[in-house]
Amino acid sequence: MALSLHPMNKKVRVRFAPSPTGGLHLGGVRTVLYNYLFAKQNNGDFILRIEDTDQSRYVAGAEEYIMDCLQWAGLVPDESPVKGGNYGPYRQSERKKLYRQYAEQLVADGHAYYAFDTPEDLEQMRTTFRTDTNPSPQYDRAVREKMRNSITLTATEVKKLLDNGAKHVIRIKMPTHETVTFHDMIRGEVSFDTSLLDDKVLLKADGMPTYHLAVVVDDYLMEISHAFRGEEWLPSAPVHILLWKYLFGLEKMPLWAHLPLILGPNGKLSKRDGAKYGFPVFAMNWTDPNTNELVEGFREKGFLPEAFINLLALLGWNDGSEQELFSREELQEKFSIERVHSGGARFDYEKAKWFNHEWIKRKSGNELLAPVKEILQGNAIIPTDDLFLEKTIELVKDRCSLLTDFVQQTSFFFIAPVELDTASVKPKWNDGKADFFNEFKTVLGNASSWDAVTLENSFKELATQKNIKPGELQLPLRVMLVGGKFGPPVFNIVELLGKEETGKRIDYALTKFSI
RNA sequence: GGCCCGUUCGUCUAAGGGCUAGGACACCACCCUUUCACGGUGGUGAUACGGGUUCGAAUCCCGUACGGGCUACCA
Repeated sequence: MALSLHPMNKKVRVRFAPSPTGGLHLGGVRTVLYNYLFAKQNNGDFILRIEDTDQSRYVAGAEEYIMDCLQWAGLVPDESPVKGGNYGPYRQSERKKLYRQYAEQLVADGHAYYAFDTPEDLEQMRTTFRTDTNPSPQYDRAVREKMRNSITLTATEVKKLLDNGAKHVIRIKMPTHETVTFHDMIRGEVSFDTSLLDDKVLLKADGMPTYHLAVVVDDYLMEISHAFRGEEWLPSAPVHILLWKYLFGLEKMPLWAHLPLILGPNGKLSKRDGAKYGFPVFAMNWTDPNTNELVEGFREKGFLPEAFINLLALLGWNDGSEQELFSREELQEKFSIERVHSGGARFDYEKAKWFNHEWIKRKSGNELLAPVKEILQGNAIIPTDDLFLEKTIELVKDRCSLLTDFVQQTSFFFIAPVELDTASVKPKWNDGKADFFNEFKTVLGNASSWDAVTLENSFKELATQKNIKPGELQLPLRVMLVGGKFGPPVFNIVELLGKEETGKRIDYALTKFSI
């Protein structure tokens, strides 16, 4: 493909930077996926960096969880907090001391300033300046003249405060009237007027950087060439552009791509939507250790990683053809960031299940063996014979949209049904039919070969002899073996169940039907 | 409120100035199947609105409406 190479003219390096606040939602995984595909296409590096600059929001175990999710989805980074490269450390909390010097440099160059306002000062500022036409006043060029900072205070006052260790933050000083324009790989030219933007905090009072400073410094030091992130970051892009300009030069800035949002039924997809509408929103189950709240994951819901990747890739991208099913290799070959849409995409769970169904159908019984076995075991069904399990999977996979559907579709092969759907048999049941089944057992006992076709033939033969329509006997046989009106063709079931088990189930059912 | 992004069937989308606006999910009907599905065939269904530019506009421009995002010492 025609690749617009990074101005640094180095290898392509992309990164994903989740915050360990718990859970990894659809949008997050899609960002990783696009990063991953782009890196692989260009023989580049894919980096995982952890955004943990706000320790108060850190949730124990979230980092490991993210790694587990990426592992499952097959999107393992080349450099990550657990598998380091040459640009570590990768946790921002471990990089803390790096950021201050850049913030100080900005102050020295006149692009940023110290601000000594307390949270109460800020709160008061917001209430005094709040009006009907301005519901959320910003700390901007008009307001900064009225606050306690290195612009309003004298140099000696500022020095004294700093020497005394006064709590302070460093804010960017937004230029008065400048147009910031940059190129986005998905949306083209985007521009902002700086006079409408506020003086964002770059370095917090605890010495930690905000995302704005960290993302620029890290991307520079880690030589990131392309930066993909969600559209919700677009409004703060001008801050990052300005920082690049002041600190490292625009020519070294990565190429940006702001990905469209994944929408739920009401706006940006949230984890609440999952519980509300009954579909998973995280890659894997996530239980918040503080609240014990469980958010369902695609993996546990019964999705194959191939399907998950596939449906995610198509949520906001397509290759221009009518193809919808893509393997990882095909995605790697055909994906292009330029073809990603700029509009948000609403997530449709029905379509997601369709993708999974298609992938289940594509897979062989052998490929499905391990995941299905795991699910069955989770439901107290312990298959002992892999070959047998594989045959049952092969027989029923067309009727399963989710891996969890295999529980209902195969359990009767392993556990004889106790409760039978007698209601659908009894109304048409009679002694003639009971007689037929008793005799059919004998036929089975003498069967010369045990396969579905032969079994069906002898079944029909006997029915004709007895003057009963074979069709009227098939449903009862099914209920005898399966317990209800579902499952694959009944003689295939007989074949797999075997002579002895089939006989047993007929006997059991006859006692139920005649009551 | 301000700023930014967006707008093709209910949903995901194709069509980059020129066929009757194509496909998929969902829905409906029929076929297949004496179970439930799969599968097959067909059907309902869209260019937000108003102006321009052009021989010609879903496509380019402007405006309006609507939707979404951001507006924290969160990311």
